[in-house]
Amino acid sequence: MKIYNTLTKKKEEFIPIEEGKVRMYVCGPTVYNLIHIGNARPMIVFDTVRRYMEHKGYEVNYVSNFTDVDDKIIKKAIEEGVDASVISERYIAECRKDMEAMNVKPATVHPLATNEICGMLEMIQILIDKGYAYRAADGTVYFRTRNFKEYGKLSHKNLDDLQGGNRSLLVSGEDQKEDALDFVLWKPKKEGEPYWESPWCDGRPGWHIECSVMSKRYLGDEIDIHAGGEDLIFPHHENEIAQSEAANGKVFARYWMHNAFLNIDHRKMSKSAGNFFTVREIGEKYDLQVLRFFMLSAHYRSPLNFSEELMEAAANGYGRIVTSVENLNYLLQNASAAVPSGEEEALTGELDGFTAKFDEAMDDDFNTADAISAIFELVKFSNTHAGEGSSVPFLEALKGKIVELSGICGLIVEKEGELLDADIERLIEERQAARKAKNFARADEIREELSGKGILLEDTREGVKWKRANS
RNA sequence: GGCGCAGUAGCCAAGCGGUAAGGCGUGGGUCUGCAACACCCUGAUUCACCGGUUCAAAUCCGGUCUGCGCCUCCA
Repeated sequence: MKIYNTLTKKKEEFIPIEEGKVRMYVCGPTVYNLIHIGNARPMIVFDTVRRYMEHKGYEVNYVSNFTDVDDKIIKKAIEEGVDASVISERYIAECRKDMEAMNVKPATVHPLATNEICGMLEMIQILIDKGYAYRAADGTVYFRTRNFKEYGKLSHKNLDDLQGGNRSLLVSGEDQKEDALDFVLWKPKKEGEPYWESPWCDGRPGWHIECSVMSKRYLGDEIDIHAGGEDLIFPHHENEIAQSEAANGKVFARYWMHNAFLNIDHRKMSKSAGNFFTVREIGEKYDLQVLRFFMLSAHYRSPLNFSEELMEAAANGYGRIVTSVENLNYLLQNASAAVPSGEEEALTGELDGFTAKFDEAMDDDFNTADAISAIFELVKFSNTHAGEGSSVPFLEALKGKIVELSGICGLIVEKEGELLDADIERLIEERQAARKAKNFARADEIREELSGKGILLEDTREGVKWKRANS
């Protein structure tokens, strides 16, 4: 399995620190609002990475935080006149709902920054003791960036370029820093803000220290994979490396994975521009499995543009897979042959080829677009070869393979079986009788009526099938 | 100013040295009372442009044009 490593800018063979196990950390959202579809991309992408690794037999310890103390959360809390924890708890709950709807598995651990303050105080003290950090007059603690000689190794920047840029990194009130590149580890409280006591001042942690500490606590000093959106490369991940490696004296993460952005109208989504959608909004219009399918239809390191048209196309494509499974289920209900024919046995043998293509794509830096094409080829194979006379084992094999490969992508393609009301059953039967008597006017009338109730009918060669609209 | 990414059919998107996957859409056909589903056929002599390397290039090198990202909170 090869993974593109931002650190080396190359695809590298994945070799875990501990055989058979993966320690993975994914930077999670700051919870001050409903998550938007841009936030959803890393969730879906790295959940898929996790699922594939589990499919390959790895035991994955997957840690993803919720940043629950931050300026935006505090601002919102003040606006609503409630405690910051009210805001963060509310949006953590909402975020979990969205994740479930997108079929993103809960992490092994979802740590909260506010529960890890002790660890942060410890790490900051170690950094001060080692000369990597210092306390300024007002109690702010800064990281002494230039003391960490490998600073810039992830983002491939050198310190002088950063300073030589035409933008001043000096922000007002920060002239107490020894150097413009130094960043905050601990900052003093302001009136009305939540705070914790510390040896330096009452205050709260800087953003970057959280992830270093939570990663260390739940995964250890050295981890296999650290992942997040590409905008986190600098400065967030660069700073995490500086903090963790300076404090622990070990290489922090071996593989750094970053997903590209989800754009709208070829522009980055931004709250200020107003061009963003929440996952919740999209969920009102589409099954969120469609969003997941859409996200996986492009490589995770390529920018992906979002639009109504593209979602429609994704809905149709995803629907094709779902329909093929529905067809198999329908055939299965009526299949009688318990023993596969010789031809079916030969066909069943061909199924492994689809898995091979799928795995080959996923082994190559999680090429989900290519992996999905293997699923489509399998769907076509199934649609072509499954029919009325097919045996139960053959149909099961076909269905099992489609469900399995889709499942590795986290795509749910088999809907829960639903029962129809007796009334509706009766109408379907009445329509069949009408059709048989060539009373098509009455038949169409019934079809219209059912359509109004959200039940769509299809007359196949094998009989009448129904499905719910918008599913 | 510095660093970096991308340009493949109407749209989306793989391929990254050996002669263009897959999906959506379009048009035609088979099936069907009709519709839907499914299946078959339909699509790039060509991969932004110009040079170069090679027996061979969408794939490598150089240049041009265009779009985008990071350098500041940000997935």
